[in-house]
Amino acid sequence: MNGARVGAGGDLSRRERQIMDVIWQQGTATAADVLEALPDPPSYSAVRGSLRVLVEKGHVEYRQDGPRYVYHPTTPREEARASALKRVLNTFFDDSPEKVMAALLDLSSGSLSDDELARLEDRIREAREEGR
Amino acid sequence: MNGARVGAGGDLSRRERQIMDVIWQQGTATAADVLEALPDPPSYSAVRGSLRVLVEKGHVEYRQDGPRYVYHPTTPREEARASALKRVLNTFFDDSPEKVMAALLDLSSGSLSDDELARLEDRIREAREEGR
DNA sequence: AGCACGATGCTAAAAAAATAGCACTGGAGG
DNA sequence: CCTCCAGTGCTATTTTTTTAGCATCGTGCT
Repeated sequence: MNGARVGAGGDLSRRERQIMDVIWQQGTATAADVLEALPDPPSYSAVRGSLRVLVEKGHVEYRQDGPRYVYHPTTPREEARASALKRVLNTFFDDSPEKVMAALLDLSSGSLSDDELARLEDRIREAREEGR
Repeated sequence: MNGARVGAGGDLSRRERQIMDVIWQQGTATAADVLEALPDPPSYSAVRGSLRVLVEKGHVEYRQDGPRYVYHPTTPREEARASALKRVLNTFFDDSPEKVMAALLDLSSGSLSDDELARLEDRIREAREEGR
């Protein structure tokens, strides 16, 4: 079977997690990219070390682009998203999607355009109708 | 000053984070509780060790309840929620609340009652009106 | 009062993670 | 063709985490 069986970072060390975050955020990244994006940058070598471990653990892969490696996650974005969301949902929001929504609206009050809000309303209406 | 300066678990080791998750989820927990809830249970002592570190780092405090310590997070729930959410938002959803909502609805399609959906719609309507 | 039990404090050892350094490789430029 | 540069592979070392064990302490019970 596969050695990597995790949705969120259940078996990641601190650095590894930090690095995964960068890669998830950017979608794709070279060692240099990661280094630059790290909050608490160690040496280039150190980054590559962790990167190597991540490959071993099966969390990322790389394609060779010219002389350098471009890393990308092995699990599809959708899946990772769902997993991350579930985790937050469960850990911080009592598994209540409603509470998440509330926090979300609160969090970004003002930063959401009328348009976006309208779309959200639509989505919910759809969900209602589907479930009917 | 204070050695603990973090909103989400930016400086937590793997175990520490696991433990924090348990505490966040339960709101409050004794060493035994944590041990029981851990996915990959080490010894009781080990748990207490990490717990002690977490106290040192300022992430949790405890109250004495009879003979035992009951641990609880130092940062308020709201704050932690917001922080965790922001992080997911930024890392996995391109800072797009809408995408989160979509994933959320998708994730829990069927598990949301009509009632809940209705409440969500209300919330959004409110948000729209406020922003107007 | 004396004892057993459930907890904690602390220290030291084992294991895992993070980091640095150096050797090697392939391609670009002169 | 030779040299330089940017990047990688790998190993050894240092630092952090994780874990266990033992000494203690307070509480409740007999």
